[in-house]
Amino acid sequence: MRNREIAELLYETADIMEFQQIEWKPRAYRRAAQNIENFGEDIEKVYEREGKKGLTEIPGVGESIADHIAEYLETGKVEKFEELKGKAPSGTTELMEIRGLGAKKMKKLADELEIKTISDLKDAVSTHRLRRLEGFGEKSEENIARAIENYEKSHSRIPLGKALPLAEEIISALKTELRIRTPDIDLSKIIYTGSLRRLKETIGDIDILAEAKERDAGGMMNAFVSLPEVGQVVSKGKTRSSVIIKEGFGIDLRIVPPESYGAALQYFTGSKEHNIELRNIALREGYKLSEYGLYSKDSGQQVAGRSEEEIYRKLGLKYIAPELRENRGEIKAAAKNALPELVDAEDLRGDLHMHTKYSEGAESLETMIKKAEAMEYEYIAITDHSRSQKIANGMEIETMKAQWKEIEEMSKRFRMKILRSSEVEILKDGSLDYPDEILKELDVVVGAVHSGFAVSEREMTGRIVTALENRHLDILAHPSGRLLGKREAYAVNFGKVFEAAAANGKVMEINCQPSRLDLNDELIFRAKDYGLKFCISTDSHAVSDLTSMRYGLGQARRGWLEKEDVVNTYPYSKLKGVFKKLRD
DNA sequence: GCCGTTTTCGGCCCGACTGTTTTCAGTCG
Repeated sequence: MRNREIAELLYETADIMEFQQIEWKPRAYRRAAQNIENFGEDIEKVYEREGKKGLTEIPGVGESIADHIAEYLETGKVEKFEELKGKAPSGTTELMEIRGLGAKKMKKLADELEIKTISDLKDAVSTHRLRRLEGFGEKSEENIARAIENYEKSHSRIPLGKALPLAEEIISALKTELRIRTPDIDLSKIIYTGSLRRLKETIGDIDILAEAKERDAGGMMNAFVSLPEVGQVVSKGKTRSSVIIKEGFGIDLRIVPPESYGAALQYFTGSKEHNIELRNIALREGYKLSEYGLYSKDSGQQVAGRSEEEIYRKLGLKYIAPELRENRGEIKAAAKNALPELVDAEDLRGDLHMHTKYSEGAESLETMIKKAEAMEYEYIAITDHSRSQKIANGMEIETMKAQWKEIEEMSKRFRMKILRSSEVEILKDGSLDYPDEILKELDVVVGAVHSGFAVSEREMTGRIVTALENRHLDILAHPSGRLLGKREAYAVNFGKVFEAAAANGKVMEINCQPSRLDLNDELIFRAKDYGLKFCISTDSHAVSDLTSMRYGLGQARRGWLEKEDVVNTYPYSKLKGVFKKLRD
């Protein structure tokens, strides 16, 4: 999949155009880049199949950008972009990442101080050359110095698994502080928004929204910026403040009055693309939509704003869950009352992937069972690693048999159904890591690839398809093998994998580990089209991991999954119908 | 450069905050 790579190229080009004060084109390029990034299919494949015509079908991609993409795919570069790059300082795109530096200021820095890279900029700051420049001052120089520091510390995105608990922590700390300072104000409407509320796999900044009457807003802001977690206050106003917490992440707080709370929640939740589309609908219907509310164009009167529900309703749309707001067709579906009824946390009845001390888990079988039972699960599968996974203390057959015995004993003591299982290595040739007579004794077989990633797409596809054709395999674990921020998915033809899985009635895992989230939202969306079923599994290595269910659930919802699509929402009596060995 | 129930040209989201300047430009989301 080269979509991200091509999107990057377009973003970079947009930055350079911006620097050269070219109007509107940067916006067009960024829009195209964003759509390519979110495009479900590999656009290289689209180009191979349908040529340039296929590329222009992508929203935001017209004749010209399609030409550039084609050139890039054919030759590995774009002549025009190279030319453009040659005219801009070498570090332009990097410098544009410095908070507070936009195209105009950068141009000035390049023209008057010959600043071309971040290290040039650092130099200019330390020798105080910046503050003497017209339009700059002492304050800007200090801010830029700090911005460079922040850029160097962490300019990468925060994984959902880190951002979500962090946001909850900050909100809870803020509430505690406010209860002490101003005990009589309503604290029920403080919520995280942005890509975090949409449960995207990684988050840039954490955005928090709070409702408060005007007279209470100041006090709330003061409480926020003086939280002990705050490392640096970037800006502070009556309605918006921006801080960087000690861990290095940016957090924004916005405060709005009650009559605008719903509109602000809608607006700040995004996505940007979803909102632009929504605004267009508002305009067509004779309204104007902003973060303050929905207003009648003629009278200027507010017609909605207290709640999101009210806004969607007035626009003739069903309420759209945050996870769907990516402008991937949800608005059209909402207009036709054809939105999916998304799978919910309460629907989940079990967890089909977890480890114990038998392989690389940290806890005993009993500890895992106790915790799962406390979570009111109806069933779990114990999936310790198979024998060839030496590094993860994979189980020899004898060890596994001992585990079966313990499972049997536990089954007498606990109400919950405990399934015999294993995360079985899919070997290089696509065969499974235990002989058939062992596999058939397992209730569920979870197959996974853990090694030998660096093979051709054909080879990896063949390996996985062979495994999917094995009658003993039930679930394909973390199907893409990616590790967020560390390792790309291995080269594999997902079309063929999904086809084989569908033909053989196999279940696709949505792995909840924050570093995996695999399948991701786009692949889930694609896989659903093949009629596949999924399981949302934590791949727990300790009891604390059992709660990471919500991260995978978020991806499932982002992939438009309904309860029926997810087999671990089924009661055990129905689950038995899904897996062959349980059925027989 | 893209796009179209305001359609093949002329728009393209828009409001808050900061710093520098003294009424506003630049940046951000």
